[in-house]
Order: sequence, then structure tokens, then C-alpha cells
Amino acid sequence: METRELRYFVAVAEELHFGRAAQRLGIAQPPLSRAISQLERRLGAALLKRDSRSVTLTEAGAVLLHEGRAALDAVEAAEHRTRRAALAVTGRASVVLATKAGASSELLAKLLHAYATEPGSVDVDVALCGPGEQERLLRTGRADVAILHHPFDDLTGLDTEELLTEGQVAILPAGHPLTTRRSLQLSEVTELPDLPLPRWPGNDGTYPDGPGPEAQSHTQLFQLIALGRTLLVVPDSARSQLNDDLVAVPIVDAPEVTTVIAWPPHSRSRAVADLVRAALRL
Amino acid sequence: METRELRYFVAVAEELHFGRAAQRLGIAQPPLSRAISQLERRLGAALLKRDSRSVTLTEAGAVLLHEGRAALDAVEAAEHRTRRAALAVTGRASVVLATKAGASSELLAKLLHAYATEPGSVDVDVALCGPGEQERLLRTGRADVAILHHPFDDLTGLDTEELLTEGQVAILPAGHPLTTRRSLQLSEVTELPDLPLPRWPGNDGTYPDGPGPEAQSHTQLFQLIALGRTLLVVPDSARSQLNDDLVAVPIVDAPEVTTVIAWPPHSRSRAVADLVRAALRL
DNA sequence: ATGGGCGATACCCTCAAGGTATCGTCGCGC
DNA sequence: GCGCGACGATACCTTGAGGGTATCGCCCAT
Repeated sequence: METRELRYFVAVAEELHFGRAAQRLGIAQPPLSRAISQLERRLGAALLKRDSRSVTLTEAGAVLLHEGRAALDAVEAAEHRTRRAALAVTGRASVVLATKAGASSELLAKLLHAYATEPGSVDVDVALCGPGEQERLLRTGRADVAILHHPFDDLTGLDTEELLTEGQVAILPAGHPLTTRRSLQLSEVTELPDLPLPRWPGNDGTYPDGPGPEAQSHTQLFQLIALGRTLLVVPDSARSQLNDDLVAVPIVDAPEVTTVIAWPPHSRSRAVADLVRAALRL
Repeated sequence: METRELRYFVAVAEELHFGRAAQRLGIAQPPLSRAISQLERRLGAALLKRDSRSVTLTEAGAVLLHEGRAALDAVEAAEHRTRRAALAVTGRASVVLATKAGASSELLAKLLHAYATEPGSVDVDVALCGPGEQERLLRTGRADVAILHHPFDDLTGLDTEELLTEGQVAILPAGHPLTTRRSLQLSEVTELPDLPLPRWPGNDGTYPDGPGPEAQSHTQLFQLIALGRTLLVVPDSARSQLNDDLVAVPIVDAPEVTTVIAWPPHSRSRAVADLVRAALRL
């Protein structure tokens, strides 16, 4: 199977529409139709059900969509890592560390400092990512290490070491009635009519429906809380970034959040190993 | 990058010889040379150093060899799993479980029984593998689950659950002086001049050099031990397969062996999940 | 009934991938 | 020191896979 075929199939499987998929791929629709049916013939499996008015995935098609995405990621990763390995020879080596913007900043600062003072350390490029984006960077080889948060991020297929486990707190506007409490239940904050949870853009850039305000950045979000428009449930360490307008109250029954350092399997990079070791020593 | 290019590069990188690689790929040498230099141009990186008498990998080339193998495995896995998903619809579904021939047979029997009695269980095809082979089957999608043994098998990039941790014993011919001992040190058995460790064929089918006898199967191996030609260091549970000719003596300082059940990341198979759950209940 | 949306088919064209012949270079043996 | 042989690169040709345009067939909505 060629990666071109996989890319074609993934495009159709995602769009569920040959015309749009072809447009996205920058080719005409007929060659795309042919490529897909050829792929189906070679695999000996129906991947799509063409229902004259709509296209749907078959069981096998759903499998190929998942596995194919992973395979395309792996190919892309091979390409990126090779390019970066070549760069490292003709000049300064560097590692790319992906981290969620605004999360674990204290831990990150300590890590960077600890690593930088090690002998043989290289430059660390920090990539500040939106939610879920870091995982993608790791899997496609655009990043070498990442700071992830279990159970929010999907760790399957990545090698990880746990760094820190902590509870979660609710971030509330100063003066809100709940700020007088010493602790809260999760159920008390998720369904507050006066403070609906904010909505984040999905991977396609659109917002889910709901009552909460649309958020783009952490600073904007904190401002929205201060204005009494929403609230937030975050790991304990985020307290350090609060100002006087905001109050944190522990939520006793929220799932624990584990901050992990993650890297792609089979990583042969000395720098990645050093970074992980530095992180474990913190 | 197309998988064809990757296959070409991996072939050359493994053979370190354009002619042989071309032969292996079933094409002529000139198009291969061209394909590789084209790949190098597109990546903007030298992958091979052509030293007029020999071909060697550059730093970037070594990275691409590793990552490229993983990517090719992922593509192959996508193909296999799709085919099997299609088969599962048109007839009986099944899972392929890979296990090392002759290892953990008791645990395996219990697992298969426990799973078979579960509601909704499907047929389990057991693939008996040579050393290291199971991992490959998993990564290339020809198997869905595997029983692996840490630290012998490489678990990076696989999801695992631990099933059993045990010490190791030396398997000696009955009557050997060491069989009178209640326990042994690892150093006492690895360098015995009268009982050299056996040699297993590598992935290429050839045997490494050394004094020990060449082994092909476990039964053959046990016979070789009984004949006083070699000895073996294996996990404790292998004792159950011994007959009167053989004696097991614990080795106190051998690394502990953990038997794990492993499956590829992102597995969406119900049967795999059920198998893992059954294994954990043992 | 009919027009429009959508995937499949028919047919053509182009270029990239593969083949053959040959060159350039470098060890090595006589 | 010379020529031979091994090996990768280059030159040039051929073919077919992949892409484009035009059009069909089918179904649903109006």
C-alpha cells in the first residue's frame, strides 16, 4: 500500500464525500474514485458503502481509517526526524519539547533549568500547544518530547514517566458564593446555571454548542472568570498563576491529574533521554 | 514520502550495497540509485556516504532506517488489520494471539479457557513464535495480542498489562555437580566450560559464533541438556515441563522476568479488550 | 417530470518509474 | 604500473500508472 492511497482514503473517509475529498487533495474526483475502488479491490474488502445519496464507512473502512492515520503519522514522523537529524549535524542540535500553553509552567521552568545545567545539553525549543495538539506533534515527529496530562491526553503508544500527581481545583471569580467553601464536589460546579463551563474550539476550529462562553486562550479565559462569566476546573498547580480577582477551591472528588513526560517509542535521542532523566530527578 | 521510497531506502540501508538491494527489491540497480538520490534531494539530507568501495549510513540515514522501519510496519499493520476486519464480517471473527513457543504454557492454557467461557468470545488463533518474532507480528498487524516477557522482549510502543513476575532457574542435566546446590549465582552458570550456553538462530536465520550447540526448538534443547551438552536459564514456571532427566536450580541474582500481555496501541478490538481483562482476572 | 447532486465510466495524455547500455572511479592482483 | 573487475552514477529509451475532461446513470427533491 502506498502512502498516497492511504492519504486518499483518509481524506474520503473523513469527508464522506468524494467531491470534497478530491478538492481537499487537489485532484479531480474521477481519479480519486478510481484510486479508492482499486484499493478496495487490492485489499479484497469493501471500505465504503456508496448509498447513492451518502457515503458511509464499513467496519473494515473504520479500521483502515484509524490504522491508516497512525501509519501516515509514522511516515511523517520518519520524514521530520530525518530532516532534524540532518540539521543537527550541520550546526546546532536541538530538541523540541511540546507542552500545553499555560500548564505546568513552574515544573517546566525547573525542568529546563535542570537540563540546561547538565553537561552535553542542547537547545530546547519549547512548542506551546493548544489542547490535544502536543500529542499530534509527538506522533508526527515535529516534537521530540512532551509534557502531557493523564487522563486528559491519550498516552497509548507513547513511552512515559510520571512526574507529578495532583488534585484539581475550581477557579472561581472572587466574591462568588462558593468561594467561601473550603472544598467542593465536582457535581456542585459542573452544572452551575450562572457559571457555565467554557467551550474550546475542537480540532476543526469550530466550537461545540452550549451555554458557556467561547475561549481561545488561557489569559482570555481567566479574564472571563474574573468577569463572572464562567469557571474552570484545573490541576492544583495552576493556582500559582492566579491574581486577586480569582479564587481556587479544591474539588475533592475530581479525578487526579498526573503530569507525565512522554516521548515516542524507539527514541534514540541522547537529548531526550537526558531530558527525561532530568525530569525524574526533580 | 511514498512507502516505495521507504522500502527502497531500507533495503539499501540494510544491505549497504546498491546491487544486492536492487536484486532483493526485484528491480535494476540504476533506478534504485536514482530513487535514493531523489529521496536525499527531497529530504535535503545526505542519507548514505558512498565511499567508492563501500556504502555507509550517515547520522540522518540511521534515523531514517529506524523510523522508516517503524513506518513500514505501521502501513503493513493497517493493511493486515483491514483485511482481517473485512473477514470478520463475512464469517467467523477471530483474534490472533502470539506467544513464544514453549513459554508460559500453563498461563496460556488458563487464559484461553477463561476467555473461551466468557460471553461473546471469539475464536483465538494461537501463533507459536520463535524468539522476538511475536513482537514483529504485533507491530505488523498479523497478531492482535501477544504474551511477552520483560526484559527479553522490547515493549516500547506497545500497551501492556503485567500478569506474573517470577525468578529464573537454571535447567541442568540430572547428575550434574551443580544440581546438588539449593541455589546458584548467575556467574556460576554463564561461563561453565563443560556446559556452554546454546546458540539461537538470529532473525536472518544464521547462528552467532560460539562454543554452544545450535538449537532450533525447545524439545531439542531439553534433549541437549539431558545429554549434558548445554544448560538453560529460564523463568521459574518452565519447571512444569521438566522430566526426570532435568533438574531446575534457582538463580538468586538473575533478573526477574515479568510475563505481560501486550497489544498494539489504539486497538479498538472488543476481543482484545476481553482477552486482556480475562488475563488480569487470572 | 425534471433538474441537480454525486459517484462511476470512458477516453486521452503526460510523466515518473523502470529497463539497458555505458561511463568514471577506485582497489587489487599480476 | 597497468589492466581488470566491482560498483555506483549517468544517459537515454519505453511503458503504464495516475491524472484530467467529458459524460453517464442513479436517485432525491421540488
